[in-house]
Amino acid sequence: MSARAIALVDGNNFYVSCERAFNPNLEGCPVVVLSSNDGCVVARSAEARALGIGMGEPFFKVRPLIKSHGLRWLSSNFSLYHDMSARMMALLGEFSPSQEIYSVDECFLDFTALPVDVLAHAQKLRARVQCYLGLPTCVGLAPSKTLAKLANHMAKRDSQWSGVCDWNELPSTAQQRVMASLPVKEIWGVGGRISESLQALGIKTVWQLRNADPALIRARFSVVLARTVAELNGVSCLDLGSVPNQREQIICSRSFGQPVVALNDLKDTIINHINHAAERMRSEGLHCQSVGVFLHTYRFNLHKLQYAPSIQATLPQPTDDSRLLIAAALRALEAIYKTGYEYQKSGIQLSGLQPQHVIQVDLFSNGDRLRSERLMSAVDGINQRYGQPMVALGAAGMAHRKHFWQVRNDNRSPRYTTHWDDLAEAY
DNA sequence: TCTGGGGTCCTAGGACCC
DNA sequence: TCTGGGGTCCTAGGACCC
Repeated sequence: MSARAIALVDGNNFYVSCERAFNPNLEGCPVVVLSSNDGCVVARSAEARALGIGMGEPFFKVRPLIKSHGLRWLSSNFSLYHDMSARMMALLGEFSPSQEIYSVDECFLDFTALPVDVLAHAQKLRARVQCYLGLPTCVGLAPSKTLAKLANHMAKRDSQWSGVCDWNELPSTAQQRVMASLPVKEIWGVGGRISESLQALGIKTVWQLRNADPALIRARFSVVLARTVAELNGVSCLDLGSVPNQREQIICSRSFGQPVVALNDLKDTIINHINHAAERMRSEGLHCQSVGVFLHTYRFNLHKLQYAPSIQATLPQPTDDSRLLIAAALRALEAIYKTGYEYQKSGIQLSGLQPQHVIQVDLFSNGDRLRSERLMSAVDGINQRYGQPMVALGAAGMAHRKHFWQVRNDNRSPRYTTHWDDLAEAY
C-alpha cells in the first residue's frame, strides 16, 4: 500500500484576511481582531505579529501600539467569518473526494488516490481561493495528519515554500533538522501540560518525541500521545472524519460587559443563552437529554472571592422546546446561585444530543409534542425571516432591549455577506 | 479601567448488576 | 468475627484544539 497524501489547508490570519477582503485599506499595516467584549487578540496580521503581539494577549496591553505603530483593531465579526469559511470550504471540497473540516479556517483533504501532481494540485487550490474569495492560504502535504500540520506550519513560516510544503520532498537530513529545531509544544496534540511532563523526561524537541519509546509514551501518557508519536514517524493513525460526526453538545456562554450580581439579571442571561442554543439545536434537527448551567466570577481579580459553580440537570425526556429548557435551566441556576459574588460570565450547555427520529415517542405526551413543535418552528421562522430575534421566550434578550451586561463590540465591521442592511453600508 | 467562546476525546472513579 | 470480583454504563474533569 502506498503512503497516504494528506493536505492540510489553512487560511492565513483568517479573521484578518476576511476583513481585508472587504477593506483593502487594511493591507500592509498591522491589524488585530479581538474576541468578544474586545477582550483579547484572537487574530493578528503578519505585521502585527512582527510587533511582538502574542495570540490571546489582552487588548489593553497592546493598545499603546495604536498610536506608536499605527496598529488597526477590529471587534470580531463572526457572521462574516463563518460565511467566508463556508464559501472557502465549499471551494476546497472540490479538490478532493474526502474533506474533513477541522475548524473555521482549516481542513484536511485526502489526495492519496488522485491522479494528480499533489504540489501542483495544492497550488491550484490556493490560487482558486485567492481568486474567488481574496483569501490567502497555505498547504502542508504529508503522509499523516500530524505531519501535514507540521508541514503547514513550515509553509506559513518560510516564504521559500511559496505557500505549499510537501514533507515527502524534504531529504531526511532536512526533516531531522526541522524536527530537532522545534520544541515539542509546537506539535499538534501536545499542549502546555504534556510538554512540561515530556521535558521532565528529557524529551524537549519534536525529534526526540518522534524517537521516543512508544510503550513508555503509552504507559506514562495516553493512547493519544502514542498515536502522535506514530504519526510523526509517518504512520497514519488518524483518519479523515469526512463524514461529520453527530454533534455531542451545544454550548453558549458570554462574558458580561459589566459584572452581574443579581439573580434576576443572571436569569436574563441564561434565558438568552438557551434561546440561542435551542434555536441552533432545532436547526440541526436535534433534541437534548440534559441541560447544564455554569457561572464564573472574575478570575483575574485576586482580591475578590472566586466562585465557579456548574450543574447538570437531566430532563425527563429529550426535548427541543425552549420553554422546557428554560424552566430546567432556571431551576439549575437557582440551585447554584449564591449572593455576594460579582459574576463575570454565565453559560449553558445542551448535551445528550440526538436526532429527532431516534427519540422514543411517549404516547401520553404526543399531543404536547406536536403543539410544541408548531410553536418552536413559528418562533424560529419569524426570527430567521427578520434576521434578528424578534420573538424570544421568557421575555428576555430582545434585540431592542439593551442590557447593561451585554457584550461590547464597538468596532465591528459591517456584516457584508449576511445582512442586507450592511451590504448597503459597504458600498 | 481592560484577559474569548465553542468544541472533542480520553480516563478515572462511582453506581449498579450478577 | 468473617463481607468477591468483574463487567458495563455514566459522569466529571482534565487535556487538547482553533
